Amino acid sequence: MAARTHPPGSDSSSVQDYVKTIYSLSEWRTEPVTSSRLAARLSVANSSVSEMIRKLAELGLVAHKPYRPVELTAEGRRLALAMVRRHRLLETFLVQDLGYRWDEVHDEAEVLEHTVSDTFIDRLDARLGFPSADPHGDPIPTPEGAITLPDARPLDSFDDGHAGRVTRISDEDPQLLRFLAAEDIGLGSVVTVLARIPFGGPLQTRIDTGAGPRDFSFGDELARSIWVESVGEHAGCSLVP
Amino acid sequence: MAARTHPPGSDSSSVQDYVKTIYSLSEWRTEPVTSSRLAARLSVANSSVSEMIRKLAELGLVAHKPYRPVELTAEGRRLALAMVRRHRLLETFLVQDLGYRWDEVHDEAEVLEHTVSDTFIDRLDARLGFPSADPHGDPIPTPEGAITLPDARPLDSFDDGHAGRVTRISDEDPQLLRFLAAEDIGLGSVVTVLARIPFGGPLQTRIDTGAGPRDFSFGDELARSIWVESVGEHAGCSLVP
DNA sequence: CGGTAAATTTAGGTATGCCGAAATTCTGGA
DNA sequence: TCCAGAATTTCGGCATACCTAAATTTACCG
Repeated sequence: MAARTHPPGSDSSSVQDYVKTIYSLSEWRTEPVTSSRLAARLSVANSSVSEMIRKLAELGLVAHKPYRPVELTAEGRRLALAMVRRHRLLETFLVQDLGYRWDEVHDEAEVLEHTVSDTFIDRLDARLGFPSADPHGDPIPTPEGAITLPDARPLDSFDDGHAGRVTRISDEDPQLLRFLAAEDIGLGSVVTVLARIPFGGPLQTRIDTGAGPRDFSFGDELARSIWVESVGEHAGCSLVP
Repeated sequence: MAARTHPPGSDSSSVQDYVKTIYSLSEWRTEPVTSSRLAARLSVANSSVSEMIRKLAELGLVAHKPYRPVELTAEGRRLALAMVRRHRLLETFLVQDLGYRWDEVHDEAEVLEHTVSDTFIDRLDARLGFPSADPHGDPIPTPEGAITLPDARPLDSFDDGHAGRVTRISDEDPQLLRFLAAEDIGLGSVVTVLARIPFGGPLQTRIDTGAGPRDFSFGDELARSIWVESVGEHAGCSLVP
């Protein structure tokens, strides 16, 4: 059987970063991936993104018509998932074996994912016991590039009264992760949406981390970063009729 | 106290590679480090080395007069030893924790040494129990850049009859490492130089790996790659009066 | 001491990936 | 329908690090 490899040119760090970022921007939400969203996420100029997209299209990693959003091809998706696998296995290793805190791992993994070998990743996977999710709850793709997203939604999408278990927290913002860790909020915490007061304002929630419930008020960014698996409706405090 | 950092510009992979290579070329032998030796070791053109040496001189990492060999400054030596420390700790980790064989680790470490953080290296060091040598017997510099070279000499420098314990094997040639591993020759093996027959020809040796002595005949490259700590003269088979 | 071969440096050019500024295309409201 | 503002692409440039080929310098030998 043929070894599963990636097309020539896809060994460039930049190519890998762009492809992985395109995937990441559409992993949890389905908004189209535009040049400017990519530029913002990668901290580069729009013109740099334009150039790179042309290159990615030539490599067969993305489909793109000028002035339109970009989409990964099957080939691009395979490469992206390979990078995501690397990133998440590395994060898991840093936490489990090297004692990193979960807010420290993102940047280190971001660099290492481009430089470790396939062998390294495979041995890491085995040593970690073939984990299915990283420390932030993000699922780890299989070596073949299969991934199953948990049935979770961001906290800000829940109506008043809904309750759920935290299954994922975005690893993008270390400060947010530090705050949550300090408050002992993590994967498995049970959160109930109390209300949004005033309408459109901060989200009032009650969170049980195992040591009794406490109340928190979350801004938009925070509420979008915490992903919750529904465990049913909590009666009695809905403000919506 | 001020954090020990390196000069601006020394975060380039290439700069790090050149500086580390200059150090390596003079770590065990004292021959001058010329452009062409550097070019050969780095697999780049002589002209590339010339350009980079000018840059290194500007950065204060090397002292250099045109058409003369190059030498590290104190600053350059500090950077080189930091890279050597990274390389050797990574090799030790790959063998001890990820089950790499000693002939597999060099290339992987070569890439990773440029991308892991200081934090990563410090935590690795602690996890490995602050090892003093890597799997090939190369000493690991301290975080402060101190290193003590063992009192060893390459096998090809011994006279007939000398005996010693193997304390270091160059990690540059994976093929050589595989051969030695297959023959069960490693650090700690006891080797006795029998003779050089014909004069200047292959080196005849007797090696005891613990399971009884066997005889081997080594070519020049091999004999230069195995480093031995003298344990006294073995009488009776010297061909030199 | 001169001349040549070897080592080294300089000169000119390539590829990647980034930038700001200018041109182009799209989009929504009047 | 038209047009202004936003988004995107194109254009000309910069930095790094590499190359080959052409100078230059060194070192050695007759």
